[in-house]
Amino acid sequence: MPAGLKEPTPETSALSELEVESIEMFIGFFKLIGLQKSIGEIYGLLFVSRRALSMEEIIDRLGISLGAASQGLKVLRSVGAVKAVYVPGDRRDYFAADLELSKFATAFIKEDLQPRLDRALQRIETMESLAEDMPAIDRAAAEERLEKLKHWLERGEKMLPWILKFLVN
Amino acid sequence: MPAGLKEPTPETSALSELEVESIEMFIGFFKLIGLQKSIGEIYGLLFVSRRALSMEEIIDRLGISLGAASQGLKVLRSVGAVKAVYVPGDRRDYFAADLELSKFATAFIKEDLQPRLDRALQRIETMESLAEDMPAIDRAAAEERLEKLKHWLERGEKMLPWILKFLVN
DNA sequence: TCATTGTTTCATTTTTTATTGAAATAGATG
DNA sequence: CATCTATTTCAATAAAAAATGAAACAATGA
Repeated sequence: MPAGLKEPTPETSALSELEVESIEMFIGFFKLIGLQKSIGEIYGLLFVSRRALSMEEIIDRLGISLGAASQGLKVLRSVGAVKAVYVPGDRRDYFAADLELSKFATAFIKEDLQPRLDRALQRIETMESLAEDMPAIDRAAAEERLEKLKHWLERGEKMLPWILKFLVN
Repeated sequence: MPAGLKEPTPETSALSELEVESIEMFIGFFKLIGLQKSIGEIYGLLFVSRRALSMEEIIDRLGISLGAASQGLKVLRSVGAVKAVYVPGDRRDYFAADLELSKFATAFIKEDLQPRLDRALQRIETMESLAEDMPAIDRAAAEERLEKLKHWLERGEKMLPWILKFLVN
């Protein structure tokens, strides 16, 4: 390919207002579920982009590092928030936001919330048996509290599937 | 009061297994809603404590600093998770866990989640008007995405009151 | 009022978490 | 298969968040 016809690497161009709004919004949402700023930035940019972007473009436009882009995209793909798009005749990968936004929430609930509730219920079992060896007066107090907590956690567990269904539509 | 009869400061005593389980569990939950380790520790300790504890006791048992204890208790009181208990004839404050655990979730939803959704919906309005100035083809793409996002956020907003009601019982 | 004890505040330090970028790896292409 | 280019990995660095503790403040009571 003659040098003159080489696909020009899109020069670093300032982010549009629209992009900035989108990026800021997603940074916020992603922080909420424990994902870092750079991941929010990437998704925010892709969300308002009409076409899929290469990693290089993402790096240039956002001014983030290679490592952050690679790792961020990996996470986003793993939760199904971004998909790789094949572009014929190009060796690079291109990435597009998956618009099924419920995926984040779903991934978060299934991978973070649900296991945490399960683990907590296990701990309560442990605590209940530990409480058995306590002096009667302490035991009664502990058991009452554990019972309350357990009840509340079970309530939470019952609610999750419902929330999931509601989110997915 | 003669020196010999002075209320002995409870010596730093190791945490029981029960206390450790409780503390670990609450550290986890509190992290989830963005509260720091020391806050989880304090609540975890108070949760399984039969009687109210003074700040000094909390500091000694957990081995945390004065500042962390003071600030942690402040936060816990502000969300209603801990209440101050009056002990006659003692100048110190004593603190007890409030067992209405739904308070955390409620505070989190009302103070973090709800405002964030509101803010996001505002941003979408902004983005929608920014999109109006775009070339037709870009505009159509942007509008479709914004519409989806808006729909999903509105769905979330509708769900929150329901969740609140369910949690509170 | 003044000394004493308990509590809060906040600048500094420590710890934790996220980002960077060079080196290793993978995967095309001629 | 040798050489590109794209991507991943990960040790080092930077940034952000949390904890510390001394000093300021408040409240009690002698």
